[in-house]
Amino acid sequence: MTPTFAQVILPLNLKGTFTYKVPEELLNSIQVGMRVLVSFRGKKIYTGIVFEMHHQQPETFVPKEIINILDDAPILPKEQIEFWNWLSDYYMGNLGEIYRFSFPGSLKLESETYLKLKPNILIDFENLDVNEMYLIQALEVRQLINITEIEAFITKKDIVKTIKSLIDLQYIEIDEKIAEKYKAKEVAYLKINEEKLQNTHLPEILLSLKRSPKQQELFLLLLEKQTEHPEKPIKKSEVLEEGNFAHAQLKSLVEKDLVQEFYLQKDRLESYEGETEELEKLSDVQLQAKTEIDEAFEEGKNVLLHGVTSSGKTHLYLEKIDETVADGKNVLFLLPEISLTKQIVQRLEKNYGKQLGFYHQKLTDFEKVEVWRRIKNNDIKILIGTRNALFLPYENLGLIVVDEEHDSSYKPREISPFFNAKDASQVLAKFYKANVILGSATPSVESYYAANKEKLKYVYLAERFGNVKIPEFELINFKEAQDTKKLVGSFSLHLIDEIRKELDQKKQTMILHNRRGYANVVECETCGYVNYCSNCDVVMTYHKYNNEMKCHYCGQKAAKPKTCPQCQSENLNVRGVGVEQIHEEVSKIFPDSEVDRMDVDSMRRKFAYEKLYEKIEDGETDIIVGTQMISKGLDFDNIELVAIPKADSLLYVQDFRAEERAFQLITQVSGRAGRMSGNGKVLIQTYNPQHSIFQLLKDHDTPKIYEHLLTERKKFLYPPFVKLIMIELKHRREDKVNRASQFLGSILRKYLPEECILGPEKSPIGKLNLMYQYQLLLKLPRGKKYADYKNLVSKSLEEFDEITGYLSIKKMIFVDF
DNA sequence: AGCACGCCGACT
DNA sequence: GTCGGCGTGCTC
Repeated sequence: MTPTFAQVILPLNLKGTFTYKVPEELLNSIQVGMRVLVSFRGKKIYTGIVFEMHHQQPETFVPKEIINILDDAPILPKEQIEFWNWLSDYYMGNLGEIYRFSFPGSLKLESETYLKLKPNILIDFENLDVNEMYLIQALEVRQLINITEIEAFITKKDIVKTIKSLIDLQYIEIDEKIAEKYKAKEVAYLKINEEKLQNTHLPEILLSLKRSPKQQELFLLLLEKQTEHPEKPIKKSEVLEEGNFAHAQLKSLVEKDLVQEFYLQKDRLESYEGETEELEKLSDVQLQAKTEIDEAFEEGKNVLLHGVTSSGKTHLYLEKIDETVADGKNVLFLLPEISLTKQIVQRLEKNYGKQLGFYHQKLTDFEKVEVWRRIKNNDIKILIGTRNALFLPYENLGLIVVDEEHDSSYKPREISPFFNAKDASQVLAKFYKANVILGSATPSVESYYAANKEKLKYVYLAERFGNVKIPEFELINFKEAQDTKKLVGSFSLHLIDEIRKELDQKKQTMILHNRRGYANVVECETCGYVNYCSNCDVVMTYHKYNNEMKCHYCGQKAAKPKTCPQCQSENLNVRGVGVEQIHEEVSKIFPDSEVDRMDVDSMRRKFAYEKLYEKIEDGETDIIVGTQMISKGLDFDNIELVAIPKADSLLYVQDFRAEERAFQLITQVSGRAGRMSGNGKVLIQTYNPQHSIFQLLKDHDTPKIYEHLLTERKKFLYPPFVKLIMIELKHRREDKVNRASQFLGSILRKYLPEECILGPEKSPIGKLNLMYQYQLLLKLPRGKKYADYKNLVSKSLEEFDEITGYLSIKKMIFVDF
């Protein structure tokens, strides 16, 4: 019989897969998508994944055998295998990198794999060699031993052989119980049995409890809480503590079927315990939108749901989620960050309870494994998660919702492998034959264009729900204020007046300033010295509240210099206004008002966010000053004014997406104003009120904004009119990375036309964390030719890799960056 | 990735 | 004389 070989993915950032021979005894059970135990580099043991099987004998090396199979059934469904393959191909990354990123650690145990004795076995010690004897004896004492520990008494090169032979002899096995040891953290909640309440009169119930006054008291307390806040789950521990009730009293109530106990996962509730209003029926506009979505899905098209803030996108999501689940399929709901769980969680929780799952990178490893297991068992109908959740082993996915699809958290550059979750989810959906809704109040230019070209179905909700008016925009010419001296610091007198009006009416104001810290630069007036980070090519930002200098790129901190380190002058000056300074200015202008700041630095302390949230909700805060953080998830009814004192700073960023981002940020933050009253107002203070983005925002002419952005992109050849690939090279030595990038440039120019290649040049941040970085930007044509061009890029990169001297250079490739 | 091998400087 | 620095090479 011809031998069978498996192409195995290893959890290492290495190109391609590795060939292992499938031993005969595993032939019947092995399948693509299963985890297998293999040895690599002689002694190391890894959990690999079978990616492919074939009968082609390798010619250049002798493959090793697979030691064992770790799963009874494939852990990865074929859709995920296809998805990984696509990701690796499209984003030019290694499969191993995807594997490392997408699997929780304990599912890809390396030398941490645990072994144990098989129960009830008779060991024939006579026929064991020394190593096998040692291992058996150790296991008799310890029960569970991992591979690293075995190294203490068996030489590395014999470990694999020893384990393999003992497994073959059926004396030991690999322990897979680790995942099951974990129980998800759950919190108990209580509710009154509604059914009982409807069937039996309340006095009757109370009468039945008259001999147990404590139970009666508890019942009434629960009833009161439930009637007052029907949407707010009642925490068991809190209620018992509140009235000093005993567990036995509750137990009797549960036994009498008056009260029901239920469990919810912990993490999701700590973040959101507010109330939600009962969902009203879909409005006519929403119904129309829903019909359009249904039509698109029927045609097999994905949807871009463009809905202004508070237009009820969530409402539509919920409708489609309910339909999908009713249809027996599962739903993946993607969010840019897990903290933005909003109302949707509560509503889903009410309907689906334990069939709702959460997945994000902040879960512990065991919590992740638990979600994996539940998904695999089809115990989860709806999964809410961040981009990591795309990799869960769904069996029957019917709908993917990508909320806030424009959000840049969907493609963080710092985390490898690089991919855009918005685009990837559409590909994943294709493999599952599922539908996708991309939703946003400010869709990305790329998605808008795709909708224009009918690659996506465009569904527009132009009105706020319940006919609440969209906020009014006003532009304030700061140059004029400066010329006429009508200003205090960064605020024109007009802007101050407007804020004061809000204060007088007991309304709240939000002030957006998207720059962290107090001042951007500390500069010496005498010699011009500025404080650079020693690790990076960036000036350090001054943070006044803890009086230190911080590098926002590598996190390095330093004391604020008292004198100039270069010329010892005491004449140090700060330049560039940060949010701390805006906060200070506002506090001085309105000394009697409560002014709070919200940015990553002030929210670092535990529960800082929750505390401030409550404070704003309770109306204790008058003015909230913050960075872009305030544009997300803060839905308060009493905010009417949003002010952006230094709006120009949003535009002057060196990035072809700067205008798009500015438009999105301003629109998102403006959505916080006048949600209830419809009297929202947005004040944009700028030196340049004629700027088209500001003008178009003022006129609420969203289609024109996209038209404008698209015209610019077309003129300067940026996406969606070309495909971008950015290649970044990094090394500790600048001369080396400079030479390497020149060399890579010359190879690329051999294959690609000159107009496709920009650079190489030093990256905008020339040094980061002591690594010098150079970049090449490729602008490739869209469409059929793209694949050919990309092949040429791959070829160039391979040629570059042949130069052994450049192997130590770190290479990052960002496709569609 | 990560680990061994190998070739040059500061130490018991 | 050796310990250990990190540049280089390789893994089925």
